[in-house]
Amino acid sequence: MNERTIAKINEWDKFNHLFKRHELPAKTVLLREGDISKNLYRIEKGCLRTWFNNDGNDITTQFFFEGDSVSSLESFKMNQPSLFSIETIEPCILQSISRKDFQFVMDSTPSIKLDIEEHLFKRLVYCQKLLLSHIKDSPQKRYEEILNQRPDIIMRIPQHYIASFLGITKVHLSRIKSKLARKE
Amino acid sequence: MNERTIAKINEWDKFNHLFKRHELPAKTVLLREGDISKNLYRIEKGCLRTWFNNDGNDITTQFFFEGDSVSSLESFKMNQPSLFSIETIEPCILQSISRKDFQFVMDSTPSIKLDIEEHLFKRLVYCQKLLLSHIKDSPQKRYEEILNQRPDIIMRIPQHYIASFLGITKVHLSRIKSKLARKE
DNA sequence: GACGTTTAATAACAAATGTTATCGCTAGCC
DNA sequence: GGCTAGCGATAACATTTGTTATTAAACGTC
Repeated sequence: MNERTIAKINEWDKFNHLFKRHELPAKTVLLREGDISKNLYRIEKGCLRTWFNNDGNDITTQFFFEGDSVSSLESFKMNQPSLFSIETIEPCILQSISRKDFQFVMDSTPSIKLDIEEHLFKRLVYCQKLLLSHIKDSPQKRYEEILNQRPDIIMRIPQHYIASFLGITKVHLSRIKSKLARKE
Repeated sequence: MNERTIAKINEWDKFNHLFKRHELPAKTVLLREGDISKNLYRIEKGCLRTWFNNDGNDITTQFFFEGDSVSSLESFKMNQPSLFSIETIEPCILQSISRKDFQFVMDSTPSIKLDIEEHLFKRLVYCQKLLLSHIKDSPQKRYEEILNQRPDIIMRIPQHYIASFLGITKVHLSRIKSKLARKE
């Protein structure tokens, strides 16, 4: 799991010079599973996913859009090999900041450090909720949840990525969709 | 999800007077789903579980043993209704500290505050791993994982609690066990 | 416009998991 | 000793989900 909307933009404005701009085509890999994360990315335009290899077929764990930040936080923070890859889905415009510069920003701006901590805590709560929904809800219910909460994901992301994110096969997701369509 | 082993004991020694000792019978509820958490508990003896109500049947989300700490962190920290209940499984001896005193300890001892932050981060990583195992692994594999990593849980906790923790029915868990037994 | 690639829908069948019911064992209690 | 409640195993059947294969639509590229 990764980064979303890491802090209010305005506080970051004075550090804009620390970011580097990138224009990347679709399916570009920013970080490969097993490598150590050197950068954190802000998304100006486009969308990305994180995924890992599971016996040959990849499993998507999260999606990211304009305004989000993305990195392998565990790898970035602990200087350890990342458990997943980061890859663009659409052509993207990104801004990257290095681990070192990021540390500098954190150390020099307490309010940002606080934001990051709060952000981490929220991610923990979010992750717990996701886990609970996997324990108690059917895949169909989880799909409907996304459909309600984040229709943008459904509209924009290829279906087989969504299926693996839900923890089911693309065939089954297709069945769920047609079942829901018939109900109306 | 909750608290485990919140910090090295020795650093806490000078705050022992802030803790209150409790002896409780099995099946005692410490915090009821929907209430706001006022205390954090250290476990001296016994084991507990956290669970929430899902259409009448309860779902167990975590287990806690000697040396662990337990609370509804979200509720404790944010002063919001807890999403789950905390309940003893065996007769227990616990030590409780109030929200206010806990805050005092955090504020007066930076090393403890750092520990807590690191602890939170580890919980996030743990929660992510659990979530991934729910997406990619079969219930049987998750059961074998516990059997290897935490045999104490299997030995000590009633099976139907473990089943709901794994996200399956107790019937299915029984099947998995007999299948594994036949393999040997 | 022809071609390959990606994406999605569907069918037929296999495997995994849930539901309900029954039985036996054990521990605590009278 | 007998009773009851809780726990666990098992069977029979229903439902959900995965697997594999086929087809077709959409899209980009040349």
